[in-house]
Amino acid sequence: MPELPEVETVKRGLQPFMEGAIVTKLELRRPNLRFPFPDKFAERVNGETVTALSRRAKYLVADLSSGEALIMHLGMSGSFRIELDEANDAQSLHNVFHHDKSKAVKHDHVVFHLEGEYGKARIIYNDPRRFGYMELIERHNFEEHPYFAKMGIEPIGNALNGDVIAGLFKDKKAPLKSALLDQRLIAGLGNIYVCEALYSAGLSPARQAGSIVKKNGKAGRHCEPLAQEIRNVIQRAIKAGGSSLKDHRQADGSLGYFQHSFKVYDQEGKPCAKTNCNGVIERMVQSGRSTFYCPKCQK
DNA sequence: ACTGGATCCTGCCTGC
DNA sequence: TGCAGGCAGGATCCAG
Repeated sequence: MPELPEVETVKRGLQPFMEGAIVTKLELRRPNLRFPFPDKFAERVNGETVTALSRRAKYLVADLSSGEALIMHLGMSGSFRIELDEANDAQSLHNVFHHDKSKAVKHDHVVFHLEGEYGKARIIYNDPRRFGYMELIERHNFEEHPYFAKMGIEPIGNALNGDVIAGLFKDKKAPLKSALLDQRLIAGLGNIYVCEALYSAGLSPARQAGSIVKKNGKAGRHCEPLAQEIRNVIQRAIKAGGSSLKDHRQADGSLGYFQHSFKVYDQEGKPCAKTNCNGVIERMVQSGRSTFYCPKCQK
């Protein structure tokens, strides 16, 4: 579910409540999500201060004062919401907290009871499909953990450019769609933003990834535009607070609105939005997943 | 070495 | 109206 922009949005929403706060109690309402919770999970988290909350690809990373880091992945349907103690000053929270208090109950699996700048707060992890997972690892070498060791570069900032793409895609026979979804190459893209980026770049999702690289390994003419469209779509989605499909919300309960900007994702049958293109958006299946594209202007 | 498929799970939507 | 089948933002494992 959540791709990089959604996870980034969640991170920004949780940061004010988590960073600097003490976890007074970690409440687990079931023994596992996708995987069993770590050994002595609650004991290792209770009483610790969250010193920082960051994001790597689609993972949230909460640094704890113990030196461990709590790694959280939202899978397909994970989300967080914040509940504040009644005693808190409602006025000061008005801008960051405006959802219906303590309502949803089903599939609330983990509750972080916190005490911090905003007084007592609860951060609740909800995940109907339970594809999400949480893990505790040593902070200082967390980049070496299997989750992160082989992870590719972030698709934001200047790190991703045409030359980098050329290096990653050289000799790759897999379709562009699969290559862009491969977290070992670029980490954080998912089905939505891959479809959108390929559309904006005018490249067919079915085209061999290596075909946009010159024989000598240098960037072909499509490499830089593709890199640019990837950075662009991710950046715009973050600005919009991510995409709210189904019931996905930001941590403060508000909805992201990038879904209104989808040009191809879930737009089957609609006319291509590009001027001078009279194509119609189609859906096909690649590696068992839906790809949306314009067969006319994506080559 | 790569690639596609199956798999984990619940909910929602469509069509019969 | 009910129910079966398909589909959903991810990532890993396994067979070919």
